[in-house]
Amino acid sequence: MTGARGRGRPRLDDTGDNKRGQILDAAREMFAERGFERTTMRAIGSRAGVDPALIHHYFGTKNDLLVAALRPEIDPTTLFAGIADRGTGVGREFVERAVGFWEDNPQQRSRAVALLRVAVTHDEVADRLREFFVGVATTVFGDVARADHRERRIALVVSQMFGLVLARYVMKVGEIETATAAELGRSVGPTIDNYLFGEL
Amino acid sequence: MTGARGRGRPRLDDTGDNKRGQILDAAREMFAERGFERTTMRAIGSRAGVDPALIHHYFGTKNDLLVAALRPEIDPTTLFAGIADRGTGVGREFVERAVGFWEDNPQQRSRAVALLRVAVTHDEVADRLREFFVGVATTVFGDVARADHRERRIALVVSQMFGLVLARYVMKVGEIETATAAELGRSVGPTIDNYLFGEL
DNA sequence: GAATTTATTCAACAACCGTTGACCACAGCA
DNA sequence: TGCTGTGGTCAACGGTTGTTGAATAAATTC
Repeated sequence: MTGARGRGRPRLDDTGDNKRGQILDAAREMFAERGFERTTMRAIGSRAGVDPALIHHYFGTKNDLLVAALRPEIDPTTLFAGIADRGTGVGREFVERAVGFWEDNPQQRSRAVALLRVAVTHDEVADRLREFFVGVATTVFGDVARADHRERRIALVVSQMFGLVLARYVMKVGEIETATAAELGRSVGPTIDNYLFGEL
Repeated sequence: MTGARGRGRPRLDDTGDNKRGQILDAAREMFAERGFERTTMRAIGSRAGVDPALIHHYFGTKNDLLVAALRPEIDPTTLFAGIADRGTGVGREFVERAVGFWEDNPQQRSRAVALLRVAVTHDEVADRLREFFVGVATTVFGDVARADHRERRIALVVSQMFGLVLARYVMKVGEIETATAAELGRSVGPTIDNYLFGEL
């Protein structure tokens, strides 16, 4: 299944530390740091130690590079597996796992922050990010949440999670930025629970 | 106090529908719609029916125009006056007044959304916006909030408000976007109350 | 070895951007 | 009427950007 089928020089794969992967890493980092427009192809190439033309050779246009660099890699379902069993306290566990995951995986955090930073000026990315958040929240909480106004409950959860990411990684609100995953779970968890089970 | 003191033609004031005001309106709108980098001086001039050079004549550099267009106009203290008397239920009133204010004042909403959209890629603006939100929350809730971890409580309130604005006006999460100010006050208010008075 | 396909670089183009300076029109004051 | 300061436009400059095409080097199959 993995045999080289071409006749000439074999293509590089995305993983590993070949120049192709370095371009993706550099792009992801810079999109996360400065957003889309302020990130230039030349700057990405410079950070990756590569001529800007090579980026084109691999990924095409700058927009194509964006979607390639921001393509999700892991399935969030596994991250929140078995979380529904907890009944109340599900919010706390949810927030703690999410924040903890981003804390332990800088690359995934870069991806998420880049997605948010870019989404604010790119409607297309905004749609993708919104659907992703709503989708995750729905698969995780869809069955546990109270039956009435289920969509609105999900939306409220998403709004608080958006605010958490924005405050912690973009706006850098001190007390949110320095808090640990456990602390945020303890503080914000009840909000999630209330949106899922409380009165609206 | 308002006498024309110069000898030549008197300067235009910012208000009113002279070209100076139209430039400010156009800039505010476009910054709110597309963010800073994707908004060109030429586009602003075009929307305002004005040559781009005139923008320079009035406001200097593009950055100067930004701070001029995003300068706050009204004092948020008056908007939330007498809100602390309510004891519990203060969160509901707070959210409802804030959302309602943006709903009734498109110009102020443009200002706020522009501030958020620009802040995401401009550290300087991000600092200003964060301090503004934290400042407002502090003056409104500083005296009523529980004494322990007061700063963290304020930060949590700010995070939920950030999420609300982001979800409603930028990411356009359906159920948040279509909800009325009263509905949002009823749903999100208890979260604010909990952050202010509840256990962390 | 030849043939072929990919990796990688270099130099350059065309478009666009923010900004500038020259230039004229107009309104108020002496 | 002249003087002065502002309103407003025009054309252009210098820089940056995304993108391209040609050209060379390396790796693989026959």
